[in-house]
Amino acid sequence: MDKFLKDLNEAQQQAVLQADGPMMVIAGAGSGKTRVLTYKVAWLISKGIDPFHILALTFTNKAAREMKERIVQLVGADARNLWMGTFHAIFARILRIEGHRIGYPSNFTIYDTDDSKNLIKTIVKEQSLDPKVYQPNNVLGRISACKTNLITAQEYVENTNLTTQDKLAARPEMGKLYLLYQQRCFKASAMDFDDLLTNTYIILRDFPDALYKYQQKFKYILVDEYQDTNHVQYQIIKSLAANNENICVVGDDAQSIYGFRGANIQNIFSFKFDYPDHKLFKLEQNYRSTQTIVKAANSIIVNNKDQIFKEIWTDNEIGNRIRVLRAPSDNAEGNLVAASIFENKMNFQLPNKAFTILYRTNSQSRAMEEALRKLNIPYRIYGGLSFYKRKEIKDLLAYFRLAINHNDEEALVRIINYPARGIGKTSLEKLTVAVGNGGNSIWEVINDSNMLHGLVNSGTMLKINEFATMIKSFTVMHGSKDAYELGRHIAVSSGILRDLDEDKTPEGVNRVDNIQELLNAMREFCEKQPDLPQENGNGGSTFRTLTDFMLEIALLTDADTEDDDNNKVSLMTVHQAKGLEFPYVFVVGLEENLFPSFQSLASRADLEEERRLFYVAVTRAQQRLYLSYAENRYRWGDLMMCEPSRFIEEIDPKYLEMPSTAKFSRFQPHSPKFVPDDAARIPVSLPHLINFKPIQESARKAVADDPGFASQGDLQTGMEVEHDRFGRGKVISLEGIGPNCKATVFFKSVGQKQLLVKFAKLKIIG
DNA sequence: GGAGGCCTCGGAAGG
DNA sequence: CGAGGCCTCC
Repeated sequence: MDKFLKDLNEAQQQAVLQADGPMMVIAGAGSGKTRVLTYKVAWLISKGIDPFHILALTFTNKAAREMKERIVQLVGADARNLWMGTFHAIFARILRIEGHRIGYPSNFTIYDTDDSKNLIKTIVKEQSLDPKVYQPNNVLGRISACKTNLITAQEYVENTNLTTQDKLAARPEMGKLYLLYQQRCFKASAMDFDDLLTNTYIILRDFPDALYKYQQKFKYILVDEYQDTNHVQYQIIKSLAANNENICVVGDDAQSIYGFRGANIQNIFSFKFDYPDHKLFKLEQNYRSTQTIVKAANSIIVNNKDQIFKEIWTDNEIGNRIRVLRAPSDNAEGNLVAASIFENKMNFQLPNKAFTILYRTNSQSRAMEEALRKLNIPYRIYGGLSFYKRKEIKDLLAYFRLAINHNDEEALVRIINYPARGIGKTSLEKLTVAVGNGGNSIWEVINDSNMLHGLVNSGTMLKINEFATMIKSFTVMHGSKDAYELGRHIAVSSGILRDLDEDKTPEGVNRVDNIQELLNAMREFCEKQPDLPQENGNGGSTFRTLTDFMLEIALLTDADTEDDDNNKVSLMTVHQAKGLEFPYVFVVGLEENLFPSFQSLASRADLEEERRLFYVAVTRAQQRLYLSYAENRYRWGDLMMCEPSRFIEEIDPKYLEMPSTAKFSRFQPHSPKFVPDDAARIPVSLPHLINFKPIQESARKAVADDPGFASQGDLQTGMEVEHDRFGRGKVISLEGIGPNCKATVFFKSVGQKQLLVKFAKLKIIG
């Protein structure tokens, strides 16, 4: 093992060799944080610590998988017994074993965010509340914030502070919704993502024998991306580590970018307070980037008030200046970036995968995609609609879920009438009402012929019985078929495959392919060795069951799927780029109100998080960094004038190479900047908002990509026009002004139509 | 019960 | 502009 230590610098070695006691590693961007973590675990194992006694918590599945592989390479296959995974995956595993203590069966379902939102929507409807006031996203956000801060539903409704807040916000029923949501999840034997954390915390808090058991088990605890942990996560770690205090947390306050989701940077200070004799290590040498990039990044982050002092430096070459690109429009920005990638590829014979394009919002990818396609540059977009979020996949998975857990209400509601089997909305409503009137769950109602009898007619009853019988037959087969066999059986006998097969459109064919892909994945899964019986919680089956499969995928995301051909330009949000590095990085859309985002401008804390996000973007680059912005950009269908981001200005200009032609009013020293301060928070009428408005119609025409279409000002009654789909027609009347202008047009082909002028793309012929 | 028109609204995203 | 929800019409 000692031979590995030569791979580490002095500071890294110290951090690795400090085996016992509490310690914190503050690791700058590109300073070898992952390396320290993997070597530290490898070191512990090689010193004779049983991998079963090591718990390593990461932020993503991918990080866990990669680190585990690396550790196995270093110290051998034994390391596979290590408990390394995300907080959610590890605690879900514990809850399968310990959940019974708080009334959960081991086959509980994990609700994803869609399930949670659907449930909230249902409850809001049942309570006859206004869905516009109680938007699922909002309500779930509030519930989630409570859970991560360990406020239970009961505590919520009893807390006058919170309830007063809600009343002032005209959402007085928030606490009730929280309460009902929790009850419904519990009745469905379901936990949402936050429950995986809070329930673990509750069990460790309320059952000393459980706490003792896991304290004995996890003699060494390591936490990655510590700056992104939230309160409940910290409390769990703290209680698990309370006995041995062998706890090592690794993070970088400068890269904390998930505050909006409850990540609590205070955890860094709590750690120092809770473990006064902790050892602190700082990794300050950057191995990733050129001097120019490192120094530029430093010049950005000093603008933040909240930070732990460190000085990131590098021995690497000085490198090129950071190039700033200016484009007249968002599409032109795409062309500029694509052309630059093309040029660098050709000049330096670089592979596509050397390049990445990073943006603030997903919608910015479109202009980039189009430009790359024009130049035949292969690319891959990360994010977007994940495989497991597709309708057909969710439908089939709902069958799986219901077969495993009959109380899973979200799954049941999803499929009771898909494919259509004559149990419509009305019947489902009757069932739900019956549950409300003292029933336990929809499943119980549909299996209680007495209850059913008074509820629906005999035809519907028959159909409901058939459905229940089918689901039960799937459950029975669970004991004799492996995941793949049962999965295929369900896909066929549920009727899903037949239903999808009827649709011969390309999208329909694609959906069938997706089902096939899921089944292929299940087959692959079954061909792997079953886990050790005592670990897999399936009662010791010698084959891998559907339950095993669902456990494996419940916490997977799209980020976990790999592309076969990986020589492509990567497109992703800055958030997704965390932890990654690329030789050439293009950060695009550097405009006020976009990056920094419009919503972040009201408070210093938010703006600082935005700046850390920019810092993350910049520090992804190894060799060359490009920053680009557009002077005009379509946002929500309207063309907006933009000004360059303040973040460009914050970089010490000696590291920058500006666009050749001047015309940079923003870069004049007198340009006043609004610096928000939480103490004097002014939520409305920020100076920057003034610049964020649709530009004049004349200017719009000058920069629009396709200026051939009529706008409101050009159209007059009686004109001959041409429409994409309807062909030629005559304008009969016009009403409304600006973006709301409607034209009534008589088309030869389809007769009279009302059209919104701004969307209709009418060409004036005469 | 499903298709199509109309209206609304829009952040970033791990598990 | 585009996705998703809702309503209407068959």
